Amino acid sequence: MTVVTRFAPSPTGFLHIGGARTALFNWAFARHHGGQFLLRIEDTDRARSTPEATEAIFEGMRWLGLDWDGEAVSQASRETRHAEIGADMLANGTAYKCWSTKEEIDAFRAQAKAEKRPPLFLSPWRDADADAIAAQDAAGEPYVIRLKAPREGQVVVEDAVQGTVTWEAAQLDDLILLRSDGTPVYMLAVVVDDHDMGVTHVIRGDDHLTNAARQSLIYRALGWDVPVFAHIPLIHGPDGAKLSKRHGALGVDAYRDMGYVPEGMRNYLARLGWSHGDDEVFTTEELMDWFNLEAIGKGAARFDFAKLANINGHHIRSMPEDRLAALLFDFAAAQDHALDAATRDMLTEALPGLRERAKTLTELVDLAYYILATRPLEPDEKAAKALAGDAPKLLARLTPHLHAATPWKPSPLEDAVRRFAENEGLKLGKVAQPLRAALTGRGVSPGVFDVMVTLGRDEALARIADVTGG
RNA sequence: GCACCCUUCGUCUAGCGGUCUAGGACGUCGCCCUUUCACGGCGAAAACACGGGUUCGAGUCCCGUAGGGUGUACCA
Repeated sequence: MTVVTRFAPSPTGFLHIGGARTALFNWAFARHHGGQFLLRIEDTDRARSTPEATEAIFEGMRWLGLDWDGEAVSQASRETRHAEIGADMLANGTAYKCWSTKEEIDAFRAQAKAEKRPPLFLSPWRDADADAIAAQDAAGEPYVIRLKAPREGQVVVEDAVQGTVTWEAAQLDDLILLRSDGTPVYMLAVVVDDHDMGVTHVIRGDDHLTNAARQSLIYRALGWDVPVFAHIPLIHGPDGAKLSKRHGALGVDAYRDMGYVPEGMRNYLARLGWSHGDDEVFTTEELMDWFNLEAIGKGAARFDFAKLANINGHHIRSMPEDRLAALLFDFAAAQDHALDAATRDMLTEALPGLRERAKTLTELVDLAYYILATRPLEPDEKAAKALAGDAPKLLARLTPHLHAATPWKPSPLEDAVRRFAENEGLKLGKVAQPLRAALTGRGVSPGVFDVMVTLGRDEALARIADVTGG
């Protein structure tokens, strides 16, 4: 059997982090099995769905590298199919027309609640006699179509993550399938779409667990095979409460803007609720190789930026250099840093020293300040401190030795500076730190000798001259 | 209210009755490396929610309690 999974977000906002993880799990599972990963936009709620949100979801998925198979399906475009199925169910007796009005139902529920009874509405039309139904029909009153759910026995969902979950049938009401305007309700639409799209595994948030019971009833009424359900725990905020915008419930675009890289996000998101022994840092290939439903945990996980940053750092350090360079260029461009060819070359050359020190692209850009900034440099606090006092004079005395160093490579430069420090009776750090400050404007940077080479002889000497006033 | 789900270091987790004096990772704190920072190396503190069972033996199975989450729409 070919595995077919799907991700089915509703386009009412951006692709948030929980949705991204759900998509990732579906994607990884499908890829692991060499199956298909489909995308369906659940846009039946016309009022809240927007094309912009749909585009944002596409963009988020593309950025994360979650490629889906075929065209994304619009659920709204399938309304006639849903209505057909509703009519079929009406015809074969697994559904019925209900003329109870919204007001009546609301009133019933309010009263039930006040009397502390379960607010379970049971339509009087379920077992109404044929004459009454015919009369109502003739009158042309608007009606909804409800599922004729079993009132006895149990509803059992075999969930790949949650195990066997059981409900008493009596606790589930007759859910609406088709609204009074003839449009399908979510519950019907998912079942029909998943069936029609050949979905074999439904991996989604466990906020849908109860829905699975209702949906399995629809599958049963239709005589269709129920897919494998896997309800994964939700992601919580750092305080254990539901993830809100205050914590990490941002769109994936926000993470992109914070400087996280796709491979880092994939790795971190995969580890949120899923594990593979002691493995923490892994490639996307390994994820596809290892991913399974059995190792998904049952407890909700909290989002932790510190760990995300750490994992992101691992990937920044280990990804191919040209890929990192490309990501960095795009990122810098998005931040209004003009990158001409010369700057790109310098960045590329400095990358090995830079990447060791950064956990995010933001930090990388920050470290690359000495390359991206124009002269004269604006020193940060640490650099200003290093340049205070006699430091300029010290650098002035060092300058001739630098001029004499040939070739302009790390080791001759290091020799020159070391000899100079020795003659001055200073530890290397006492010379290197002011030098770094003059060259980079920062207290932290890659090795000063590498920096000098990256900048080139003329630029490096010019920056030192800026400080010494030479 | 009712239903369902969940509960191992601060956080993510390993653990599928004995190998657990509970392992790894992040974070924290030491030490080492080092021109700073970072990386890396070494080390430390840090957890089986609670109470009953079952069993020769329970983090692992069962039942309660507490806490948390989700659902309970003519939303998805």
